[in-house]
Amino acid sequence: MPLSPELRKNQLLASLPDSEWERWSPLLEQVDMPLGEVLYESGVTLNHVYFPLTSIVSLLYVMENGASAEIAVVGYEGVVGISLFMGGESTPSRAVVQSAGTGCRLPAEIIKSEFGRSGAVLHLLLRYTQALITQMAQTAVCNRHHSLDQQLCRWLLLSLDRLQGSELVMTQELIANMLGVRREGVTEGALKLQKAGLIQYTRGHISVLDRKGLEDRTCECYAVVKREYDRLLPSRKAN
Amino acid sequence: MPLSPELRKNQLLASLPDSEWERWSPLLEQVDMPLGEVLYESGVTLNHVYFPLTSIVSLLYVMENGASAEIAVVGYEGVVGISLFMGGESTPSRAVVQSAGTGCRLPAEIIKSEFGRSGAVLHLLLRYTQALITQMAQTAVCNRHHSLDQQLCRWLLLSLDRLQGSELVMTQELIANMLGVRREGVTEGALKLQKAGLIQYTRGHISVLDRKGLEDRTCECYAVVKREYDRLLPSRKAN
DNA sequence: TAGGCTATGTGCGCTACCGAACATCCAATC
DNA sequence: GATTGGATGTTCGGTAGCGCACATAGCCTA
Repeated sequence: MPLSPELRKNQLLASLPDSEWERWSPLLEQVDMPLGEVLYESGVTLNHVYFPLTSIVSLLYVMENGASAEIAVVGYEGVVGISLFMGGESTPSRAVVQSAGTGCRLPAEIIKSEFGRSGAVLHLLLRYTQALITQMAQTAVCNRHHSLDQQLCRWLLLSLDRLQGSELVMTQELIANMLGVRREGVTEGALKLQKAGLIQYTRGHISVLDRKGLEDRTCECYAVVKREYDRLLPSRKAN
Repeated sequence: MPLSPELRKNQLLASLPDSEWERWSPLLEQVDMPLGEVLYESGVTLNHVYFPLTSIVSLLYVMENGASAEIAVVGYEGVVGISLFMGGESTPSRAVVQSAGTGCRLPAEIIKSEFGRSGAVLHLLLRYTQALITQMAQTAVCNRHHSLDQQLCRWLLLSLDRLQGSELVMTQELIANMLGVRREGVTEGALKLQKAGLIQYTRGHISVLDRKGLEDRTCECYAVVKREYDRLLPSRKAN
């Protein structure tokens, strides 16, 4: 089974006890996750949960007028589709691939039965869910109080944490959609960061040159979320 | 046991299977919840979960500079302290009584053991948690896109749904703290609503005269959250 | 190598909200 | 019934972000 080590790049999968892993691994299907793919749509019952490996997924809400706002972001540390094990089957939000890559998925019925079957799985998924809740809560706070510039830094850092390198493949237009702001606002923010030497970009590619600099410019929200993820999800738990 | 019928004003408690209810009821402690009481503080491990009966509790995040923003609101339909059964034991937010009243509470160890013991309890609490997640997500969206006036209407409606009558005991200053805006902004918004005949108020008391009118003025966020609560928490499930 | 499409840069007037300062006024207490 | 402290009303300049319009410029394709 050549897939296995690859799949365990996902931290939740990596934290599974061996017994669960052995049961799950033949059921996991590795999938490509191209930019823009919609994993689930508002109000629609999910067919799978997705464990990102190298991709990043945005959870966002699309308003009646078409405007949108990101609620949270999920990468290799997490799972997309919590409403399956939380019991609601669907949510009012949408999940879109924000950064292309790979992932793997498990059919809905499997995750639901596995969730109740093992205390370890249940606790792992619920602790992840609590971390996700913190991210959502902090997004609400940040949207209320912080400047676009600060939010842009936060967003770059959250994305960076979920990527291997320091380059994001991402247009400013897309970032604007995620943040729920104007594209021009992102352009201005990005220009400031580039002039300050923190990032460098060309059409659809952003390289982060000075991560520390971004951390200095962002608001406390980033650190709050990071700390909570670190606290709740000790990476690479004994397995 | 004279408490029992009273306590089941909380919808989660009301939805408990009889077997659980009989085990829980002697352990539930009815408590007064005065305005401003802090049920839990950021980062501190909780000792109890609280089931509001006639009170309303705000979950909010307080920033380093003292500014705050409400993340969600909990009334008789829910429970305060989800991090106990989610496994994190604490959260970065704070829970404050926003509208005085009564509630009852259960020690932390009890809820943790009960959570794993019965599938019914687990599913009930997790579905509630999913509804709460939707509320948080929509708060983030609303903070991003909607006007103070719309948010004020949403806030009044969310509070109204968790009260018996149509009068809120609440100063504009407090509302401003919850929404994370200036007090003056709330004053202006409230004035508009009063002039339109939708509400009427005096020093710390707000009467809602025209609920439908508020619904017409608010954004879609209120309805999204309401629909999701109705969907996930069929009130007074067979018990 | 010449288009043409898409991404980015820039300017403009506009509005909602902020921060601060201050006026008013109700209601509980003495 | 006078006092007073907290709640509400009002104004004003400042600013971040919006919507719109349009300019520039990099990359892909023909």
